[in-house]
Amino acid sequence: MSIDTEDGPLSNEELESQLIGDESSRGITSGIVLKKGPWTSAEDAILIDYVKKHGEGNWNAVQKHSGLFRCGKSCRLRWANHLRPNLKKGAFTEEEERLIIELHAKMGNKWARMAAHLPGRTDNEIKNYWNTRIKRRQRAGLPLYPPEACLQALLESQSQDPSRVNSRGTGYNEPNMYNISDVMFHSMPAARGSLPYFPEPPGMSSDNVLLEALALTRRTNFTSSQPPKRSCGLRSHVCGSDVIVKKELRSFEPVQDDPKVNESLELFFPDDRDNHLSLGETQDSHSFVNGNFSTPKPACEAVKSELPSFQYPDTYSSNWDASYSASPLLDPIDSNIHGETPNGTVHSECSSPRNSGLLDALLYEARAISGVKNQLSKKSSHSSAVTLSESAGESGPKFCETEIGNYSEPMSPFGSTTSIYGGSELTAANGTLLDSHPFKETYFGCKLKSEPADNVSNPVEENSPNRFDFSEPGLPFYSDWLEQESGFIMEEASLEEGAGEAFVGNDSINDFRYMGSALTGQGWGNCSYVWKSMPTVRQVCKFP
DNA sequence: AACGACAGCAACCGCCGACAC
DNA sequence: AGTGTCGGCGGTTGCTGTCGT
Repeated sequence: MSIDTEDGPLSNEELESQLIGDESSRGITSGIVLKKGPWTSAEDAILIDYVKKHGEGNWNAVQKHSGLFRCGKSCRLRWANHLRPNLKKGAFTEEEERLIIELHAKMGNKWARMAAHLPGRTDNEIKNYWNTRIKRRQRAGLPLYPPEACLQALLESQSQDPSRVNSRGTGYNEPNMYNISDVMFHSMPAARGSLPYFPEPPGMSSDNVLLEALALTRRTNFTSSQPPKRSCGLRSHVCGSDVIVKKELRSFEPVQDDPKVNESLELFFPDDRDNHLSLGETQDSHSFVNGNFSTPKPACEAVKSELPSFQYPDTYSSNWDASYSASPLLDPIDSNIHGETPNGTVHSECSSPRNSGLLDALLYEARAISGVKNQLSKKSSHSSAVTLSESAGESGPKFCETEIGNYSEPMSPFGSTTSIYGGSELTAANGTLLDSHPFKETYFGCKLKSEPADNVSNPVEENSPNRFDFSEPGLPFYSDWLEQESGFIMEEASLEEGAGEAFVGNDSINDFRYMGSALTGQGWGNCSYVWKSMPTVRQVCKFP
């Protein structure tokens, strides 16, 4: 046998030595001595050659047929992480890092799923990166997630259909919403004196689920430090009124002694001003600083990269119990939300978010409120939204919900408030049409009407944030603007069959929003779609 | 130069689900 | 239905290089 390696051709002796290894690196399986430890270039060459000939899979056969003294698992790992083509080596780019953070905020430690969003990256790489990041940020006393990610996760949380039950029958499908607070609020001794980001109060309705959740906690203190620059329409339906959650996220500054604090808090809690505390007060045990949840007790032990939902050190339990009183209305939901782990062991320590960190509770409340309100009062739709789901039946897969944004703020990306009417209307699953135009595509009860491409009279400008780049077919479709403004991360999207046709998919959140440009009867216009409770992985929106 | 702390990375291990029998 | 095998995934460990003291 003669193998050419990166280091040149090997003699038989060298080859044998490289393949078998020394005694310390061998393991015995079924009488066969299997090598462990680092792979040599000779082994790599053999494995590459084998895969070229036989393809991937059937890894246990590699050892039998190739002469490699490695177990199948080892071969698979080596191939997947190092040898397969199109692997991207080197440091993560900023974009990749940002994506990882957001994906982790949404998915938790689902490295393989995250890797699917990062072409050329492996789950192992991402995992290593994340673990390193955890250590780094812990040491620096920084929250693991930037505020943006927290808010996004919260928004996704509040937009989920609470009636949907996951495969384990435990409630929400989203695997890891609550882990954000797991990592944010533990063991963060430093960085006091600044405040977590939060959307600006002005212009926000108290009906916002987020604020409701916050109001429920009543002990929380936060504000934002700057006036709003712009607002954009991520609209929340959960509470039945028109809510715009601003997504202009900025770093926050120390405002502990800021006289504006109380004013801001009043804006947050218009009906509850007697109950809020001023910043810096230490009544009760919690202060909310820089995204960290601190307690007067000693800092907790090191944070695991992903604590299962509601897994918290006992440190917090007494404090939380003492300061929190949950609405009885929410109790039935409670049992649904717990259940992240099949064996239930993680809940032994802390079985309720009431025992957890603050943001955890906020998310919990937000979701609970969202669920209750969605179920009880979905009828009160906000003024500018056309909610079609209501007319389409009560259960089962469905609905399209069309939002006609009223985005008139000067800084809005929807600055030109061209209506989407006439361009990309939707119909309900029951076939109710809004007009008589032919629909080009129908998927899952959603029908998107489109106009011939030559009707494009007002294409979105080249550098407009409303314009998506569809120029790289097959590559993950990801728009900074969309992500920032909608608060949702696309699970999967790619261009297929020509410009203007975007396949967008989502298998982990059941509320997908698209805001951007669509060809309308009057040309390109701005639009906002919301797909509610879509049970399938892939939805399609099609533009001419 | 020696040492320790740390980061980065590769690889292993155990568990679990899918599948075939 | 029960069992065994295989592949995938996530957690963990150990090695190596770098940097600061």
